[in-house]
Amino acid sequence: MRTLLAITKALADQNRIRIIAALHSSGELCVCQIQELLGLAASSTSKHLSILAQAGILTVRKDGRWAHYRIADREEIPQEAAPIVEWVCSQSASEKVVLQDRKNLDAISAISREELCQRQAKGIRCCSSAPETPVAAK
Amino acid sequence: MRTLLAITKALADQNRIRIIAALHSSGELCVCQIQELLGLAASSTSKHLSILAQAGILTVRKDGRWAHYRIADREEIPQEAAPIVEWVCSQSASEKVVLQDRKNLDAISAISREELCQRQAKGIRCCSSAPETPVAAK
DNA sequence: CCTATGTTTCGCTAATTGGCGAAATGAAGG
DNA sequence: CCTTCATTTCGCCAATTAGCGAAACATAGG
Repeated sequence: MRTLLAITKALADQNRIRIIAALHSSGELCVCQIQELLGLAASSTSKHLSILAQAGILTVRKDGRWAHYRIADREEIPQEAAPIVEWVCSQSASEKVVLQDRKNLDAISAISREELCQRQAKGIRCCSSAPETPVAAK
Repeated sequence: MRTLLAITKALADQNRIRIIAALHSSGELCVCQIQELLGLAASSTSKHLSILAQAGILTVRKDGRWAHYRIADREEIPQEAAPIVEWVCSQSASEKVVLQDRKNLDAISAISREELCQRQAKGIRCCSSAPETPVAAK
């Protein structure tokens, strides 16, 4: 019952549904991208992600300083939870917030993963959040 | 989003999952039977049932003083929630609490609906709860 | 009308949860 | 080592929620 409740509780929050919907359309996102999307503090974002991961709905791929989250593969998800996750994705797809999120994601993830790697190599910040100082201003 | 969240929040509670599982195997139960099953106060039981009904997962059939709850039919359930309800039923079916509940239900609903009507006609209490005084003791 | 009884609503309290900022952690890179 | 920065953990407060008993409602039957 613990596992089952962990799943249903994980889905009982608007921000966590937004996270799932975003990952469903984007495939993979790093914490700071999700943070920017939701407009929450880093700690709150991390908490939501850990609740979803704890429930087995998400998995992490750690890559240097970055943590990339994505929806877990069918086989990784416990207690045959895949159907419920897909259900949430399809039901949330038409929600106003989620549609707006998708637009915002286009801007947020305009910086592709490859570019991110280059920026990382150059020592530039991950997200456009944080200080408003672009490269030149340094 | 309000509807979607109402559904996921309704499912994010152990007692409400027990209610759904019980109704899934019994078909229909009155409030006091559910109250006896969960061991909660009448007011708490009623609250849980109203949360589930509000989310569109349950429907009520009022019959005299009694209120009989059951899982809503496919067409009545909003936002194509039927799959998620069935998922909860199948996932909870193997849970220890739910298995025990089913045994307890046998005892609780040993008094069949027909018998209940007769008892009602005779002015006997609905449930074995309340005063411990059987018919003869009156 | 009065009583009895099943259910619901209303306050209230305790527990849980979501949010934040500060501090801790971990990984690069000088 | 020391700094930087993405992430996580911790401690705290505010909002939500589950639980109860008391009171209110509703219905059936003297």
